[in-house]
Amino acid sequence: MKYLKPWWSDGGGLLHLTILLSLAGLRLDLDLDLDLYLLLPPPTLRWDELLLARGPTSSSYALSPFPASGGWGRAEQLHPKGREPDPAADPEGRLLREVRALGVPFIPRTRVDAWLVHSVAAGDADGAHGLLGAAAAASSAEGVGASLEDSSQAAPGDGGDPRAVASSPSAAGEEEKAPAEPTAQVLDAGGRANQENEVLRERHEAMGHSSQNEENEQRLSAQEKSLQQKNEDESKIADKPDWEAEKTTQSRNERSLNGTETAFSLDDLSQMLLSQPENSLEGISLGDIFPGSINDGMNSSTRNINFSQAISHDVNLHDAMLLCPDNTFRREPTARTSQPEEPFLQSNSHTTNPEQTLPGTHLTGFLPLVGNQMRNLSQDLLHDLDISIFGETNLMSLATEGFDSMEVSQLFEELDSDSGLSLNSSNSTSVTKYNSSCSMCEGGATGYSDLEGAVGGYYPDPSNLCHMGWRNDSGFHGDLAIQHIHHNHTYHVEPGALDSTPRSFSQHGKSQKINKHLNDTDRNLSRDERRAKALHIPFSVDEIVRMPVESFNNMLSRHYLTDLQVSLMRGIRRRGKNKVAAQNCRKRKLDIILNLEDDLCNLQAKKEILKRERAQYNKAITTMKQKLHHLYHSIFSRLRDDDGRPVNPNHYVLECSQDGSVLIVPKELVTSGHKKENRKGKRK
DNA sequence: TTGACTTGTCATAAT
DNA sequence: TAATTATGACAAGTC
Repeated sequence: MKYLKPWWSDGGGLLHLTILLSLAGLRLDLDLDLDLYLLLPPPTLRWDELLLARGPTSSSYALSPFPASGGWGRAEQLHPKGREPDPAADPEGRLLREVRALGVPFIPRTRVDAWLVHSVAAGDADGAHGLLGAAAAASSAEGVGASLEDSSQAAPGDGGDPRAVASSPSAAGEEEKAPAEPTAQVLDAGGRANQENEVLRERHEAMGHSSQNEENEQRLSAQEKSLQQKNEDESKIADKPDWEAEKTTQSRNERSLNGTETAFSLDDLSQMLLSQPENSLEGISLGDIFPGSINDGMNSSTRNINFSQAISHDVNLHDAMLLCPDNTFRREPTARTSQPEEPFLQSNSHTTNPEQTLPGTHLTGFLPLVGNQMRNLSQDLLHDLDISIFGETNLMSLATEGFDSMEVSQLFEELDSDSGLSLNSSNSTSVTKYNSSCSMCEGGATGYSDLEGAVGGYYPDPSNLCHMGWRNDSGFHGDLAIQHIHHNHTYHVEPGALDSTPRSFSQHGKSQKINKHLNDTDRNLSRDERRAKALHIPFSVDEIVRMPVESFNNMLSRHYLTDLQVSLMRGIRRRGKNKVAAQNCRKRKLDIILNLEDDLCNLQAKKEILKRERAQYNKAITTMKQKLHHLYHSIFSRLRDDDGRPVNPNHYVLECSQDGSVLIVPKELVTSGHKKENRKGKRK
């Protein structure tokens, strides 16, 4: 038994862990707040599913395994602690107690988000070695697995074998025909097994921590060291810019893929899962179990496991998901099983596909539930994404990625206005789609609102639940679907907080609501920053814009990014650079204008100076002319001809010769002489 | 309410 | 050919 770290903290650990456990013939049950197993309708409830019922919880509510009436609702299954249904009045509740008494330990729910991993029968001829057998063998036939197997072998073929009920197709078919029968079978099984288990349990307790546990502790210690070393590497990388740290990260990943780091085999996992005493389950994380690449563990696990049987024996959760009363969440089984699974996000060719990691293995049953079903769900979501695409960011994508509904609306409105489209039309359309996409959480018992009831109104922190392992390529597919689920929790907030829902948003003033719900930080963010935040792009806008194009392309190719994210990042880069270019352009234009204005001022100043100089020159010329005029009159007033008469200045002019002598020349001669000089000049 | 200004964005041409 | 830059034009927000 193992208490594992929540899958979302390991980005994609869900699929890997599911695959791994399926390969091992183990049954992985999610003790998430979604309590997916609660979706199981009573007719499909089987022995192993009864084990899924939660044991004593640390929360204020406990779960009873059976609905009070009718369907497999959730609200009815919650009851205050200490007020559990009377076993006598509820034989099925007594059944649960009997099953618990089989010795399958229930993990105390000391963490809200934890994995409850327990063993069930593999359901085939090798079943004794498939799950319980392998687990028991791996754990030296100690503990619960052994006890269960012993109990199952103690009554072979008498209908009391839990594995026969759990995994036998014929038995399952009978269940569907007569839902009450398996209950009796389980009761029989539990009754017989209970006695033997009491003995085994006492023996187990007497042994205390066996040598097996010591080995596990040593193993965990070694793995902790490995993890510590890895964390140190990561902390070193975190101090560098991303595009500088990429090389380091890549080399480390390559090391990991090459198997130089600790690989965890399935045998180890089985031993750890089944040998850990209940009280030591806490504090063991997924990282403890998978210190290296999860794929390593998967590869190593292929040694001993009958894949096809181990994987496909259990379809309960799958059915549970599909048997939702609200068919908006349901896919046709034929389409589910017969149609080839389309690669989720086909554009991302480097996607880690769980099916591809298992060559030759057709995965059906439980694995498809988590893997395929999530992909189906994701495809549905992506279908909506395609429909309601607006600009480069999509409302649905935001909804699926843990973005607050108010922020989604805000982004939508912004993007809508950016695109130049009619705000009313596109807004109503997209919001309608957004709401319709949430119809599955409101329409029926499988809706997320009901799920919330099942988890006692606990609303996970989206920042935690929706943490996406962007740097972990394998973590996105499952995240998308689950995040969508988690995200929709925000639609069922307390009445006082309903203002944050799109409904109220549409009913009240937009800007007021926007400003009300966007905190100061968000308001200070640019639009692209909010877009990047909404799509959980693990790079800052500044990084995206300023990053060298080579690093940028490397980043796009090496990180698992959706088309939407890549498109947004390219848009951010384009707009960011264009924004800078526009700023530079405007600055340059302003500089040019300012320079021209300066030039104009300078030229105007020069013009004024020239004007003043011209005026001064004109003034000087005028003065000289006046002086010359006075000189003429003075000279001619003193001149006399041969007869002693004054010389008429209108008929004569004064002409200075080159030697400085002054001659009195008749004007006619001066005029004719000038004409002759002009003619000579023209001839030349 | 209006106009000027700023800023972001897009389209397109140039580099 | 892709990426970047430059720039005109437009729209939205602000004062």
